[in-house]
Amino acid sequence: MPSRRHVIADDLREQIATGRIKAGERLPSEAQLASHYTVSTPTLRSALAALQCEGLVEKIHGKGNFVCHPLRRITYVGGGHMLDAQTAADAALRVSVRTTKVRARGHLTALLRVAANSPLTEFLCLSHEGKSPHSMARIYVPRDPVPADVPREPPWCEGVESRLADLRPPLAEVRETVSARLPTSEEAATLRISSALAVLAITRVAADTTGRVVEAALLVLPGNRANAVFATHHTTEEKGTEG
Amino acid sequence: MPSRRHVIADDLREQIATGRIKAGERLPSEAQLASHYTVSTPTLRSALAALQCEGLVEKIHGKGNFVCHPLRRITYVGGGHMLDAQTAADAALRVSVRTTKVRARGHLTALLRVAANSPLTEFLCLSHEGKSPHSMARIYVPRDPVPADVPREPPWCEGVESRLADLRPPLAEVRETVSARLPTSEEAATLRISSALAVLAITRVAADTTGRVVEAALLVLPGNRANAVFATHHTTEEKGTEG
DNA sequence: GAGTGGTCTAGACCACGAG
DNA sequence: TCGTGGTCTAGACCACTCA
Repeated sequence: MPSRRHVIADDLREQIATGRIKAGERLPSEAQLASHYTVSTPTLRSALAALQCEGLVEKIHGKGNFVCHPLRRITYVGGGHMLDAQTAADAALRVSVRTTKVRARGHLTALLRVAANSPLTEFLCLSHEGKSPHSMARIYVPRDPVPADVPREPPWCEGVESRLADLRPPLAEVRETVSARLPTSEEAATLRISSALAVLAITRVAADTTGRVVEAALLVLPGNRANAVFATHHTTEEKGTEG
Repeated sequence: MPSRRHVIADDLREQIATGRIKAGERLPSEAQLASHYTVSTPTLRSALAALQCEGLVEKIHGKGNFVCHPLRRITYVGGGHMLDAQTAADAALRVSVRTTKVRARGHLTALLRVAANSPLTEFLCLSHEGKSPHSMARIYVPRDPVPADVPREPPWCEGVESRLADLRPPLAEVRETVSARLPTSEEAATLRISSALAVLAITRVAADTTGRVVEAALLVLPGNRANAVFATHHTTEEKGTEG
């Protein structure tokens, strides 16, 4: 059962884990590694592919294979109200938002409970930590009956800064649907992750006290650096136990 | 940049989607497909690998590649109390449970807030729907101070049947941590999924009113057939909108 | 034993990045 | 231009399934 690529992947994994190859360093070229392990290049590449899926190695075309920096774990906190203290602390996050006016179609009509072609505002949020992107979100808000009671500047963009202040009236219902899947090629490109790295996809629908849907957020988080936490009672202690 | 494998994958995907190849049917052999598309076998196989990741095709060694049956979407409902009506309805689920006595170690001590080597009971749950497994769970319960007030037969095994009855006293806190990742080789084998198919991993920790942790459940659900839903207010209406 | 997928080879050619 | 990874080939051999 120990296929060659497995053996090679395990060996490289260990070299990375033990620090013999440090974060940010370049691996020897694929040709060198192939001859070192006395395998052909396709075999070696399939070993690297495994490390790539695990987020240990990043391939850069024309440059080489690089050991990824260890990732600070991101915690998404469900319930729509509070933010994990840990994440809030090192929120050296740059969040870029692109606002567009669109029309409801497909899933969105069902999610937002609006008629097809209803006017919506789309917020396309992309949050970076340092130079690497770490999450993306598409947030849709009904545009038609503009209610003045909902603050609307940096929107509920994945909750990073806007949730820090508790100046928002609590919503009647927040419903979050979570799934695991592989990223689309767009998402992989935007998040700069391997297309074989699983992502956590969260669809958050928030309704106000009248039952009207106030926002629908489609969040995509890289699986190797994001957790989502949902608790019936919010505890302030309890630090994340790493996996 | 349409690579050959992409073109082939798209073509096969469409043939499956349009029903030209029906669910359960066997695809032509890889050699036949390779010659049909005039590519080499490795190239063709990489195209099939993509379909495999998406859960469209299942490879069976020595038999062939088969189109998977469309999957009924499983919904895991968070909060630890109720069960989705949809899932409950077609819960033609056989749940097999293996019970073992183990000792707390590693993460478990932190999760359960017990000392290392504390005695635990491990429930290894595997739920099947028809012939294909659809989720697995490892559930740990402290064994030391046996409290008689907690029912313990078919345990909180992924919540399928035992949650239907509301005879259990509500827990003080249920905390669920969700992540997306690729399955371990064990999990892939147990769930009979491709090792490249993302899984939804849910760690559920339930504590009673005294703050004592009553159970820690490690659930693994195949990403292509499972969603998890968390809502602040449980709505009984609202059917799942398919992705 | 015939047919299938699983793995691997030893090259080839192309596309990208940097000097 | 040179070295890198990205893609692909045309086989080979092994392991598994089924008759």
